Amino acid sequence: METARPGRSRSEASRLAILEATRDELVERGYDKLSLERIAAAAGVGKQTIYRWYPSKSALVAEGVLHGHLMDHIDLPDTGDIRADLTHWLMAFAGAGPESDSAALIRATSAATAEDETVAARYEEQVTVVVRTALRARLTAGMEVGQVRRDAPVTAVVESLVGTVLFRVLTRQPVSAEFVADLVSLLFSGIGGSDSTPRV
Amino acid sequence: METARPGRSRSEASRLAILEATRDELVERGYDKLSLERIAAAAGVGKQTIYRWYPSKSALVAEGVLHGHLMDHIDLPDTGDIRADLTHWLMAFAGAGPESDSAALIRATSAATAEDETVAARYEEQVTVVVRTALRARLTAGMEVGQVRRDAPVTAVVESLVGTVLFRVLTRQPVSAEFVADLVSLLFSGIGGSDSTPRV
Amino acid sequence: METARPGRSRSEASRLAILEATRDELVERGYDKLSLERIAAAAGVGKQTIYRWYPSKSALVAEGVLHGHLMDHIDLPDTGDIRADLTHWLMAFAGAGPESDSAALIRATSAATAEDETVAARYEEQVTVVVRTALRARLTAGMEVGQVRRDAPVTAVVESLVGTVLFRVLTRQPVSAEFVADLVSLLFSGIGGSDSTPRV
Amino acid sequence: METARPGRSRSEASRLAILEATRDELVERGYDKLSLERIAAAAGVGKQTIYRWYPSKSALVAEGVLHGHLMDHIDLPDTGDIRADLTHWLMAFAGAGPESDSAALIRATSAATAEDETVAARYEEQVTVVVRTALRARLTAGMEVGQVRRDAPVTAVVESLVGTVLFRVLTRQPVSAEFVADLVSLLFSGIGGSDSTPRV
DNA sequence: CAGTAACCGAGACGGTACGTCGAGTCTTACA
DNA sequence: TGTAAGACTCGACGTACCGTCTCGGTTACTG
Repeated sequence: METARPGRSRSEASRLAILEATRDELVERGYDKLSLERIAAAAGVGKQTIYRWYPSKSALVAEGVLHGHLMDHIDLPDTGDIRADLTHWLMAFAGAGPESDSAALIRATSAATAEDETVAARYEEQVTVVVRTALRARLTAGMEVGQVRRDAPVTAVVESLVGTVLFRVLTRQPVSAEFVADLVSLLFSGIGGSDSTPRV
Repeated sequence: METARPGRSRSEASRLAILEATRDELVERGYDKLSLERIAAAAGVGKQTIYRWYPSKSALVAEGVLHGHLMDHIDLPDTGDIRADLTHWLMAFAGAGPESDSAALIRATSAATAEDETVAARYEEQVTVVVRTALRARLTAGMEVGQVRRDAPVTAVVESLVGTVLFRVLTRQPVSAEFVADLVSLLFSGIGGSDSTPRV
Repeated sequence: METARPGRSRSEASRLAILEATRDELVERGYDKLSLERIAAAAGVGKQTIYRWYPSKSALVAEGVLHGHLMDHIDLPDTGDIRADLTHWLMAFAGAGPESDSAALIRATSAATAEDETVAARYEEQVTVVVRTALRARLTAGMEVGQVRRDAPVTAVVESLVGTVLFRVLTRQPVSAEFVADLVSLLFSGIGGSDSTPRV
Repeated sequence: METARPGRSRSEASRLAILEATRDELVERGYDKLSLERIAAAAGVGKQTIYRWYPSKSALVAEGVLHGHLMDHIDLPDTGDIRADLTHWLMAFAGAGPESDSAALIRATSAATAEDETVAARYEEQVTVVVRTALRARLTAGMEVGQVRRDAPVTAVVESLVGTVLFRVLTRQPVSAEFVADLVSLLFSGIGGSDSTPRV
C-alpha cells in the first residue's frame, strides 16, 4: 500500500471541475481552439493543477470525453431483435445531429486521437475493447437464436460500425434513420450476388 | 474575362512550394503542431503569400492534402475479381502502416475535418463523392457479372469502407491483410444467420 | 551602411511608450514587483516587442531610467560659488524626499544595478563618467579661482558624493539641507586635526 | 517563562539551516533570483517553517545577511593610526573584489533595502547605528590625540564612507587600495583651496 | 517604354496561449 | 502541536505563432 504519502492530498473536486469545464469548452469551441487557461479559469483552478493531473491537452481531452460522455452510450441492451438493438445503439452513440454535443465531443476525441498516439492507445483500450466486449455478447446471444452467423468477424464488425459513424460525424453528415437502416442491412445481408464466393 | 489585370501575376512556384512544405510538416508533426511560419520559411515564401492563397490553416491543409495525396489512391481498377480489387484499394488508401506518410496525412486530414466545417464540406465533395462515383462504377460492373447484389446501398458501402479504414488509422492499428480480408468478407456475406430478416 | 533591411521597420512610438510605462510602474511599485505584462498592457504593446528591444528586465529599467530621468539632473552650473553649486546639484539629484519619484527611480536603478552586471557597466558608463566629466570641469573652474585644491581626487569626490546620496535614498532617509551642508563641508574642509598628516 | 508549552518546540537548528541556505543562495544567484522553495529544499525544511519565522522574502534576507555577515566586519580597532584603521576597515567591509561573497551579499542587501522599506529601517538600525557608534568612538579617540577635528560631522562621515563603498560594489568596481587611500585622504584633508570658506 | 498596380520576401506589430516557476496558503501524516 | 512534504490558487515569466501591416524591391500589363 502506498496511500500514506505526506503532504496535502489531491483535490478530487478540482479534477471533476476541470473535466466538466473541458467538456463545456470542447462542445462550444472544438479541440484546437481549446485553451487550458480558459478551462482553468472556468473551473476555478490553477493551470498547474491541470498539468499535475494530465500531461497534455490531448490526454485531458481523452480523459474528459471518454469518461464523461462516451461511456454513457456504450451499453447494448438485448430486446430480442438484434437489428433494432444495433440501430438504436448506433443512433444513440452518434447523437441527435451534426450540431449535437455528442457529435462535437466525438469530433474532439477524434482530433485528440489523431494528434497523440498515447491517446490513441487509450481510446483503443477504453472504447474499442469495451464496445467489442458488449457487441460480442450481443452477437453471441444472436447466434443462439439463429439471427447471427456463428463465424461473424467481431472485430471487423465493431470497427466498421464505429468507424462508419465516426466518418459521418467528422464530415458533418447526419446519422439519420435511413442511413443507419442501410448500414445495418448491409451488415446483415452483405452485398454479395449469386456468383460471389459462397459462405464457408 | 478577368485575366487582363494590371500588376504582377501570382507565382505558381510559390504555391507549389507552399503545398509541398505543408505536406512535409503534416507528416512530420501533425495537424495541430503545424506552423504557418515554419511552412513559410521552408517554402522560402512570405507569410502574406500563404494568406493570399488560403484563408486559414485548415483550408491550406485541405487543399494540400486532398490534391497532393489522397487523390492519388482513388482510382479503382477492374480486374474482374471485385473482392481483390476492393482489398487492394483499401490497403493502398491506408498506406503501409501506422507510421507511413499516408497514415499521417489521413490523421492530419481527419483533425482538420473535425475542426472546421468548411473543410468537412470540401472533404465530402472532393473525397467522398469521387470515391462513391468510382465505387458505384465498379459495383455496377460487378452486378453485371453477378458478383454484387443489384440493390447494394452504395453510400453505406462507401462510407463504411472509408470510415473503417479511417478508424484503424486514427487508432494507430495496422490495416493488415487479415483485417481487410475480414472486412471484405463481412461486406459481401454479412453476418445474418438463418433466422435473420430475408433479403428484400 | 546597413539601414536598408527588408521588413517593416521598428516602431519608435512603441519604444517610447514602453519606456514611459516602465517609469510609471517603477515609481508606483518598485523594481522587483515590476511586471513586463503590466508594462506591455499599459503601453498598448505586445510583450514580444519589449523583448525585441531589451533583452532583460534589468536592461529595460536601465535604459528607461537612465535616459528618461537621471540624465536630466546631471548638468552642474557654475554660479561662482562652488559649494552652493554642489549643494544644489546634490539635492536636485536626490529629489524632494524618500517618497519622491526621483528617489523611487534611484532605488529601482540601484536594484537593477545590483542584479545585473551588464547594467552595472552601463550605469558606470552613462552616469559615473558623465558626472565625473561635469564635476571635473566645475572643479577645474573652482581651482582657477582658488576655491578648490589643485590635487583634488576627482574620482573619489564623484563617487563619494553619488554614493552618499545613494545610501541616503536606499535607506529612505531624507536628503535634507542640513545633511547636504554637512556633506559639502566635510568635502571641503575634511576632518583632519592639527596632528593629521599635512597636505602634500 | 514560555518553554513549558505542549507540543514540539521550534527548532533552532532549522532556523540556522534556513539562514545558511539563504546566504548560499544570495551569493550564488543574487536577490531577485532568490527562491524560497530552493532555500527550503536546501535547508531540509518545509516552506511553512520559513514563513513562521520571517514574514517575507526581504525580511529573511535582512535577517540572514545582517546577522550572518555584515556584523562580522563592523568592529573598528584602534591602533593609534586613525587613517590606517579606517582604510583597513573599509577594505574589510567591501571584501576582496567584485566577485567576492562579501560583495555579493552587499549587493543583495542593497536590492532588498531598495525594495522594502521595513528592511531599509532594519538596515538603518542594525548597520548604520552600529557603525556610527563604533566610528564615533574611534573619532573621539582621534580627537583626543589631535588627529581629528573636534567638530567632525559624524553622521556625514559614516554615510559617506559606507555609501561610497556601496557605490563601488554596486557598480562592480574594485575597492582597491588606491581608491581607499584617495577616499581617506579626501576625508581628512578636504578639497578646499586657499579661498574656500574658512573653517567655522 | 514609362507608369503603375499588384505581387514578392522579409519581418515587426498587437495579441493569445503555451508550459514552467515561484509565492504564499492550506492540508495531510508523522513525531 | 510543530514539522516535512506537497497540493492548492494565483500571477508572471519568456517563447511560439497567429493574422495583419509595412517595408524595399520585382514583374508585367497599360496608356
